[in-house]
Amino acid sequence: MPEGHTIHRLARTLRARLVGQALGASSPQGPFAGGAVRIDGRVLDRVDAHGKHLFLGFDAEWVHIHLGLFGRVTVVDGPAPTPRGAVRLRLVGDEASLDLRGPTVCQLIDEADKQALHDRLGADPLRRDADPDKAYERLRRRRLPLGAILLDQSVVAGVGNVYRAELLHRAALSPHREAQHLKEHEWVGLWDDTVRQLRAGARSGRIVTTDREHRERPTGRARRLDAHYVYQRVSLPCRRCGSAVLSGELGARTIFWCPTCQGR
DNA sequence: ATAATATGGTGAT
DNA sequence: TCACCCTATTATC
Repeated sequence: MPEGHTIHRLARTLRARLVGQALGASSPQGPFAGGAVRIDGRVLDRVDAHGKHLFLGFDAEWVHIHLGLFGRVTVVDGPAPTPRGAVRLRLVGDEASLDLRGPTVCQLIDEADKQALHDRLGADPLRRDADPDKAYERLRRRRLPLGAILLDQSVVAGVGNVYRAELLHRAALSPHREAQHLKEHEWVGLWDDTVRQLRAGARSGRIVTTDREHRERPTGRARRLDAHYVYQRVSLPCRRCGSAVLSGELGARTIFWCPTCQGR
């Protein structure tokens, strides 16, 4: 379930549990973890994250991980459990271990490779070095709908399909709006909210974008939280105004929006 | 048992 | 624009 918040949350967990330790590396359901098992026995120095990319530093080398759509990382305290499912990379520390399943990318890279990735990636709302002005410049140069631009990792790094739909709804912006027509104050508002939302997601580990007053109080056994205004709610009522939510294709993914709150 | 689905991205056409 | 890669879970027969 990886958008940028997941990766940054994971980075924090790893800094707390595994950094500074010599790790045992293996690939139980191998055969390959992109050469990452070669760091077996080495000390994990530091962990970095940019958008949906995770970097595990071992001296001058990095294990570069991208979870893609299906990838998952689990970190458990105590002895490493019997491997379940297709574990591509297992890292075992003193008191915790990590299992990686289904990644799109897991490879050993050097500093230059890593730098090339940073250069290719846009402003990450969860990084201190994020440059929203630069993101705005890039965004305005493109002749694409705002909804498509938000998924472009070279503009904003870390926003995925859930946050895209929810952030545009929160900003009352139509996903079909031409990005080049976006006013500066509109961008600033959108960016600031993106930072807030991803931070909350990284803290909680869940994507909950609805404001408190829009969440139904969970009652009885079925404690389903009303976490989204429009995402995955085709034909269901928008949680702000009640209009039927629409969906369509945008940027090769399904976009959800409210025709009343977001125009068109 | 089999299919459909999912918070992603790449490379070929 | 399409095919394709990766995995686990849920829905459908």
